[in-house]
Amino acid sequence: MTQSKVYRPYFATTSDPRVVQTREALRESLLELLDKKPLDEITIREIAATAGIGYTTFFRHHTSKEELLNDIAAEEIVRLFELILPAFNETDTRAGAMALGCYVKEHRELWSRLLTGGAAGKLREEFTRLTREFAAVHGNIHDWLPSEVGSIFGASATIELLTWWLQQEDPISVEQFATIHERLVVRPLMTSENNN
Amino acid sequence: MTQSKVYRPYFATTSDPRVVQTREALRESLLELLDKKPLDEITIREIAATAGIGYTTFFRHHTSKEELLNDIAAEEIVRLFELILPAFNETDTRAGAMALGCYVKEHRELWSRLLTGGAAGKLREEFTRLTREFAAVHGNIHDWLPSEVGSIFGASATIELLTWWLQQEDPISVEQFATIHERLVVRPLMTSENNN
DNA sequence: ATTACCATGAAACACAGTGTTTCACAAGTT
DNA sequence: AACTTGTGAAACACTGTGTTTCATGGTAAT
Repeated sequence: MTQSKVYRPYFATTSDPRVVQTREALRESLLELLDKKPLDEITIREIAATAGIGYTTFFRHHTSKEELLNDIAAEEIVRLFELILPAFNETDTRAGAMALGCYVKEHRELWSRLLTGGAAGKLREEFTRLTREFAAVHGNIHDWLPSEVGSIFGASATIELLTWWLQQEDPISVEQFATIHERLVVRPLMTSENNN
Repeated sequence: MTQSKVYRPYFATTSDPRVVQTREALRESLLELLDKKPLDEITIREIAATAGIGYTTFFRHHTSKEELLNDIAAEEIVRLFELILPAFNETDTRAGAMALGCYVKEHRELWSRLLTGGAAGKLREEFTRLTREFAAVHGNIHDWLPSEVGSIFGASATIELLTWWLQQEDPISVEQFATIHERLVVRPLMTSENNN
């Protein structure tokens, strides 16, 4: 028998202009709304209306607004890591902190919305995952620190520092942020000057 | 005129045995349910039913399940701080970390449910608030670190380390936890060996 | 250009969870 | 005993989610 029309089809044909346009409209709509209020005060009907697409169409692409936001967050974290990861090394701990600060400052609006809008949890999760991969390549630096804990600590502390930074009305400079991040996160994790 | 019966009365008479029994039942009911599933999968009807009280009665005491959980979390944080704060000082950075580890280990069940059940946000918030008060008493230690950031970092990193610790099947010892917490959180914040 | 395909929009619906009103009753207070 | 007040239950309105069905119009291939 022919498969009956399913409610939520799988879009193998992502090349269809209608699909890409719908998906793009939904993403931008959500980010626009996140500028005004947190995720749990935003309804799917609202996202769809702002995007100019039908309510039911939303579910043809995403199962929930959380999933949509998480997708955006996960992609953005990957983009961040691709750019800044090479800057992290044991000898120059400041380089990594500066690379991070510069990237986030350049994408300030997006990151503000993600961090304060409800995606902080997903950002932390994905950040931890990628940090874990990074840690797996490098050797374990401290014998007193399970590498899993190091990843969680590094990711969480970084996300938290970024959240604070982006929420400031009159934020400190990238250099000052890098100093804080380097001394509180990078250096304790990546150097062995802490082994007594 | 006599004030008409309001829907959600203010219980000035907290001494009424019925009130204290209801409130206590609701708290224990929520904590019991948190052992099985996260907060957002728990309904108010479920909390009330488990507590053995009527659904509408819930709203006479709390506006939402989040508020109920936050109340529990806030009180527990205050209790924690009263006990461990005296142990924190610049000369013996390990003492504070040990006091924290011991307290949480003793209250392991409660803290597991709070941290993984959905109160982590409120715990972080209250932890930050009390850390800020603590930091206000002590002078600012690092000139490169705004004390507000120090509070946020200390609170978040601590909550995150505790969450990891309590989730382990075969957790590390209190001593090992204290070592990690001391070197990643307490020492960077409270000693000035980091000023180059 | 005709055809087959398929994403979309709209209407109608089922459903769960929240929050409120009202009232009878029972437990607590004086 | 009389008064006060917290509780339980029923009935309800409301919001947001998720689904089904069908007509329409854009898309792609021969």
